[in-house]
Amino acid sequence: MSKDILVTTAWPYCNGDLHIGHIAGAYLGADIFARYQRLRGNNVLMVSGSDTHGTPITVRAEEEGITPREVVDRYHPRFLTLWQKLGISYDLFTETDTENHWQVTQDFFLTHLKNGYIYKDTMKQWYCLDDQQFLADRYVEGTCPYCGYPEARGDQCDNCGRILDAIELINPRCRICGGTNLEIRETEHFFLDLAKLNGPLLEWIKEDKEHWRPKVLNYTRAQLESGELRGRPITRDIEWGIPVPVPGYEHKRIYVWYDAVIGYYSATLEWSHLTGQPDAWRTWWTQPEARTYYFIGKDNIPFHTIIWPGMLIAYGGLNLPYDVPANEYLNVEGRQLSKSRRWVIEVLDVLERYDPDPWRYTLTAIMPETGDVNFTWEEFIRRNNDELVATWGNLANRVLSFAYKHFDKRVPTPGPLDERDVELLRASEAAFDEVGGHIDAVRLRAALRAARRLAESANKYLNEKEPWKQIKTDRAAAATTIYVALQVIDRLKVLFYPFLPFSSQKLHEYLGYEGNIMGRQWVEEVREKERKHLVLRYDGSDIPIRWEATTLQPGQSLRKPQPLFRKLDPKLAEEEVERMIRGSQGA
RNA sequence: GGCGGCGUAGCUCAGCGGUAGAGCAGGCGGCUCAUAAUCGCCGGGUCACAGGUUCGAAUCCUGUCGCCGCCA
Repeated sequence: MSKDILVTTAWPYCNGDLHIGHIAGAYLGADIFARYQRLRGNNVLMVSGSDTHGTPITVRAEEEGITPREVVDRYHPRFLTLWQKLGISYDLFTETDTENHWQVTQDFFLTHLKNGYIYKDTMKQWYCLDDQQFLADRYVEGTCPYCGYPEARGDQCDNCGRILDAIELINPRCRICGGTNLEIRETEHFFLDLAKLNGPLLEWIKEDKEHWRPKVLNYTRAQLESGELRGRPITRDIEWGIPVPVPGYEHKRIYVWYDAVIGYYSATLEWSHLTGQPDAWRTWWTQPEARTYYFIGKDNIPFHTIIWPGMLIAYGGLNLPYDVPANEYLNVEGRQLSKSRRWVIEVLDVLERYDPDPWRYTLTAIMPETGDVNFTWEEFIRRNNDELVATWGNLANRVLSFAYKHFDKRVPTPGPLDERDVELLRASEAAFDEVGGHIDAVRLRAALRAARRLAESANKYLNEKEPWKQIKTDRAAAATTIYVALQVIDRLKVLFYPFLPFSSQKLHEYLGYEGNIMGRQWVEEVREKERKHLVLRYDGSDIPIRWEATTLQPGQSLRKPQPLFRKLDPKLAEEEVERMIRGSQGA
């Protein structure tokens, strides 16, 4: 029976390029999950988009003397390129600065207001007398009240790392004009009444959460049970963002955290319109059996297990998250990734020098599912050479080459199977349940390990059967062995497909099949009434494989095989580390 | 200060109540179809430390030490 599954990922801030920590934290896992579920025949929709609002964007814009929209126009297309190069198969990757998203967000706001979940209150904020405006946290700098660092930002001190309330700053300065002519004034804002949602959220968290990761569940439960939730401001005194749809508040904007999570829903609506099925979104949002998965990093847990579910309850009628498989952090060479300290491995950059599948492989093998992990270049090279190339790529290559050379470039016809043949074939059938079960439970490291074990079994099988000896004495026996081995690598092609779609596509072709198993990705321009924006779309409806043991036809013509993966020179590890150290100096 | 996590073979980690595991590194051997790839064997650990629960604990509980996050 086909299930309806909505797969979403965190919405990346559109103010810079993504690094491998982002990929390992959220985006890659979501793609593996989505590709697998599609092969299972489930009704999958995977959506996300660029987060275009908030001070990270405006700060970036000011640093470069351009508009926020120009920042978005630079980085959003780069995200679209990255998804295509890495094979992240969003059915729709859009952005938040669209008429659709604005309208849906304003609808949420007004519905929350009508339902009594939004209230007005005043808060204290710095006001710049020279600029005659309120200053959002990121627009005030001053001395940190805790460590005395003179360059602390209003939201956080970069020196001691503390989260600050801007009004605590000593000797505050305006970041817009540089002046110190500031005073604290009261400003009126709208607040989401999370206290009112505490009870309903507690009820929700108690039922059917056994599949949640312990860390996510414990954290959420602790917050809901002990920490009394407090109202959270939804609006800010800035100019970039979605206007507040209430007369008299035209100069305020909706706070980015509120509109960004609504993107999960608005993107589904946009997809429905683009595909000409205006009601299709209901499949995932209103049918109780539908499941929604949110792939995010651990810093985002409360937004997805408390705030967004609360917003959905307050809105009414929409499905709450089924699972929030949050990942932890990926460090590199023992140091935390940091854009400001220039300690990053940017994905678009490394994809200039390396193929996508080795990254997908390594980042899955060390995916931070239960704790922080450490990526090293040395391990990347080792996993590529010892696991991808030696175990899997070489298995495919040795079998294909043998068949191509000795059996007239065709799949040989097998004779009677012996126990050993049957044993391996059975293991390859069982692997679909084993690997699939792990992916269903979002245990992707375990899933990849299980697939690799089958490849190891196939290598053992060949060494025991020794078809290179059989071919000299008993051609029929060699034919059976090679048929069995081809059958198994054809199945491994499917088993590895969610993780390594690019190389599975190649193998699919070497085995003599036709057709595209990766699906098709394309960028298109969406025109609304007054604005237009770029989106990435995906069509996997023609994919000719399913999540089940394949049966290879004897006599099928093979194509000339090529190695699936390249070996990497171990010296590269040192070079890459040096490149990073050089890049970080002067930061 | 509060909350949480981690501490298992030289290295990276899995196991989370029933006689210590994998990969890599090291040593030896088999094979030669394959990207000198593969396959087999060997050495190597008082599972941080101290108590407790249990017929039985790396696995549960308490405390100590050492790292690391998040929040105050």
